[in-house]
Amino acid sequence: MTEPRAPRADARRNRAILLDVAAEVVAEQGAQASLRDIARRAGVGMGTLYRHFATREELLGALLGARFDRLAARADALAAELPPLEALTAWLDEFTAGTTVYRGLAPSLMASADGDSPLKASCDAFREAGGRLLARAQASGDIRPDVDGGDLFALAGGVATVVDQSPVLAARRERLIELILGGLRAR
Amino acid sequence: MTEPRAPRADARRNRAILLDVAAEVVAEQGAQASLRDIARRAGVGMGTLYRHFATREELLGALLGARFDRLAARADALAAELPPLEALTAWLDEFTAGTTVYRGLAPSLMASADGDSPLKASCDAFREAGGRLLARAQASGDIRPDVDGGDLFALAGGVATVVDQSPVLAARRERLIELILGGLRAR
DNA sequence: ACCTGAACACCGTTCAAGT
DNA sequence: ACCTGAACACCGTTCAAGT
Repeated sequence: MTEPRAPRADARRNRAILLDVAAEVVAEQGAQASLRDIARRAGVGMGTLYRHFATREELLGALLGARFDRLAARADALAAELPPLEALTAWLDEFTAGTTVYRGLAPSLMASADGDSPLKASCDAFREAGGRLLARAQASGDIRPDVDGGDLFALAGGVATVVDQSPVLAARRERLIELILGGLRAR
Repeated sequence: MTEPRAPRADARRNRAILLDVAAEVVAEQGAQASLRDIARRAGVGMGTLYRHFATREELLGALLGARFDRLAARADALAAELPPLEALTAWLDEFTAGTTVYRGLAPSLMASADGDSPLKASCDAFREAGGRLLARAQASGDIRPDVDGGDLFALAGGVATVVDQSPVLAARRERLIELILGGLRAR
């Protein structure tokens, strides 16, 4: 029983470069970006891209995973700084605003909740962090006790996706969050 | 000054066939469906497809237009049958449920609100029909007076898009509509 | 006026050959 | 163990040639 070998240095480096370049290209061209173009700009052969990311889903997943992790961390930070309802509101704001950076990524973001991709771990952490924020706002009596993290995730994901579609809709972002929170608020 | 000639019979027929086949193929494969495949199954050359629909947007737009028109008509029918809030709820239900038929079409549906595509006429009719339903529910005191059709369109579009992403999310559809209406309801 | 289908440049995916 | 790059089948788009 030997330990699994650490990846070779060049492989590790190629993976990192691919991720950097992919983040750049996807930010430019959206989720439909050409994989060939990414490999080209990363200075590696197509086979190398495929070795590291067997499918487009996997590559986008790696990008999304980083985003999930960041947002999960932000949830905890906001909980430490702000009162319950304000923390929740601020987090929804950051969540829905940030998606636009990767145009067209919001849909796969939503879909990632189900399957058991490697993305699932990050996605779960993200959702649990949001759930904690929600639970806190329920304990304080701000939010109805009968809504769960899944409701929050779906509604916020809807706003994130919609504001991603056009500048006109993006301008409504904060208002849409308010309206959604209105539906979740205890009365 | 002569009248613009009516399109030739074969052209008219090809257009109709293309639309039928496109509806079928898009229902099967989603909005990313192969245009080549559509032309093939319609029994026409690629050039013919391009002559009738200069861009993929235009083809999808023609499909969406039909959907918009149907939903606009439904809004008026529901208004005649049901009390204000129930009519609005039923319409949102049909709207969010129907999108799944054309997987991946919801995003372009949302985006179509802005540009001045030929789609705009149908889209406007659709939004105005929804607006009338909304106004009625405001007149009866069920819905807050300060929300507008744009809010409704964005929130409902968000739900439609999200439930389109996975069966798990689709199962929450009716609940999400309830929550959204909760945010719009007068208190 | 309208249609066909071949031609072009591109893409995603695979895989033999290299180091 | 990992990488390269050519090969394959496909796609969207254009356009000369047909009727």
